[in-house]
Amino acid sequence: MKNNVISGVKCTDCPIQHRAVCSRCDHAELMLLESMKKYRSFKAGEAIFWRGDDLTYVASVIEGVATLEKTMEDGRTQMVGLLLPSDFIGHPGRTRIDFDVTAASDVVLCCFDRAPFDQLLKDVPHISQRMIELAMDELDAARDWMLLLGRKTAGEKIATFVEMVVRRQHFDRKDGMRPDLVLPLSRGDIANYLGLTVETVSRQIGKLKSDGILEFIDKRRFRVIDLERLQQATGDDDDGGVIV
Amino acid sequence: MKNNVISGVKCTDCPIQHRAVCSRCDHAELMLLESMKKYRSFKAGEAIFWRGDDLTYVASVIEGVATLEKTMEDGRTQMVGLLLPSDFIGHPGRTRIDFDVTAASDVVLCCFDRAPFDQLLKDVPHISQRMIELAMDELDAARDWMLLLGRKTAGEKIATFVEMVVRRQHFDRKDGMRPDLVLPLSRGDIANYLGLTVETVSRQIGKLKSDGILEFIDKRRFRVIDLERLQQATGDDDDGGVIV
DNA sequence: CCGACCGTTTGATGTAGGTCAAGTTTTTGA
DNA sequence: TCAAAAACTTGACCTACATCAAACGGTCGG
Repeated sequence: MKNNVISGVKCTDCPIQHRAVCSRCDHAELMLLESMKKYRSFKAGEAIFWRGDDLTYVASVIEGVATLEKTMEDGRTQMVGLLLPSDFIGHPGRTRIDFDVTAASDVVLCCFDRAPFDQLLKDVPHISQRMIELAMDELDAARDWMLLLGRKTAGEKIATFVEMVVRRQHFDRKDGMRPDLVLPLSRGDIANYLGLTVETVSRQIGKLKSDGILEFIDKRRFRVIDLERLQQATGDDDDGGVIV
Repeated sequence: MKNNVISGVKCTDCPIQHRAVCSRCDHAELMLLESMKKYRSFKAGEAIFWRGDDLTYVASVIEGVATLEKTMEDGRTQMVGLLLPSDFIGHPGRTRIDFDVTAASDVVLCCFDRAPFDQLLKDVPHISQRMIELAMDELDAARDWMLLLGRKTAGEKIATFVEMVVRRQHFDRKDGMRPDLVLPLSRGDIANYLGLTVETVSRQIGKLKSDGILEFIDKRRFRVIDLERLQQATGDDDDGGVIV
C-alpha cells in the first residue's frame, strides 16, 4: 500500500497485476510477465487453496475478494488475511501455506506458475525486491490487526474496518461526486475478520447508521456522512496515514 | 524457527547471533559479521526503540526478552511481537517502525549499524535470503497469534502461550533430566501478549496448576506434568510441529 | 531488620458481547 | 413468477472476562 509508484508505462491488458508485482517495471519486463500469465476464475465461496496445499502457482487478484482463514478443530475460524484487487498470493520462499484461501466473492486471479516465476525473481532483482515490500506491508497490517483483535471494542473494530474500506476505495470522480462505497464482505465475513459474531456486527453497523455516521443505500452499499467521527470511533491515533 | 540449520562452524564469541542472521554462513562471512558487531545492553523496562524511530541499527537478541507493542491513545496496549534470544530486530527495506520495542527483562543485543549491514546484504545474497526467511516466519507467527487473539478462550490462550514457551525451551539434558522451564514474561506482559488482564492470567495459570497440568517452583519457574493435556488445552490441531 | 513498593493472587461484582430464537429481507433457482 | 434458502436484523437472556478492591508475599534501599 505504501510506495505506490506507478510508472508511466501503459500496461497492455491487466494493469493492476503488474502494479502489484512491480511498481517500477519497464516495458521489457512487462512483456516478460505478460507471456507467463494465465487467468483463473473462482465462484463465491469456492476454495482457492486449502491449508497444507502446495502453491503450484502464485497469483495477483484482478477482480473480487479472497480471504485467508485459520480454523480450529471445533470449527471456530478467524480470518488472517484479506486480498483485494492488486493484492498478491505467494511469498518469497514459501511453497506451502498454513491457512485456507477462499473466494469471498467471484474472483479472477492472474496466475504465474511457480517455477518460471521463481526463475524470473532470480533474474530480475527489483521484482524480487517488490515482493519483499509486499510481504513487509502484510506484516505491518497483521500487527495493526492484532491490536484490533486483542484490545478494541466491537464498536471500534467495526469503525476500523469501515475506515479501512473507505481508505482503500477512496477516489474522487472528475465531476467531484463521491461514488457510493461498498463493503467487500458479507456480515459473516466481517465478523470473521474482526473476531466477532454476525449479530454483533449487525448491531454495531446499525449503531453507526443511527449515530448518523454512515448512510446505507442497501446492505452493502453506503456513504460516509461524518468521516471525522468515523475516524475517532476507531480508537486509533489519528496521524492520518497516506491515502493510496 | 524453522530451517534451523546450524553449520559446523565454531563462532568465536556470540554464536547465537550468527545462527540468527545466517544459518549457513562460512567462516569468511562470519568474520565479516564479527568485525561489524557491537553489543548494547538494556535494563528491564528500558525502551530499545520508540514508535516512529529511525532504525539506526539492526540487532540480534543475545540475552533476555524484548517485546514489540502497540498502544492506543487511551493507553490500552497490545503486544505484537516477542523477541527471544536468536530473534532479530530489523526487516528488509524497513528503516522505521510503527511500534515500541521494550526490554521485558535485562537484554543484551548484538547490533550492526544499518548502512554497512545493508551493504553486506547486497554483497552476500544468502544472508539477505536468511533475513527474508526470518520475516516470513514472523508473518506465520503473527497469523497464529491472530487466531489466538480473535477466537481462543482465556484458558486456551494461556495454554497456547505456555506450550509455546515449552516448545522454545525444550531440550533434553545429557543425564535425561528435564530442567525447569521458566516463563520469560511477567504476568502483566503475558496479559499483554494474550489480550487479557493480569487477573485473568493469574486465575488461568492457577487453573492449570490445580488441574495438575503444571507444577510451579516459584512464580516464574515451572515443570510440565501432563504435556498431552496441555496441548489439548490449546485448542490447536495437534499436527505436532517440529521441535526446535 | 524494617517498611515501602511492586508483582501477584483472590474475591465480589458488573458488563460487553456471545448465544439462542424469532422475524424480515434478499437472493436463488426451477 | 414464486417458493425455498440464504443473509441479515432484532430481541431476550446468559456467561466469560473485565473491573474494582483487598490482601499477600518477595525484594530492595536505608
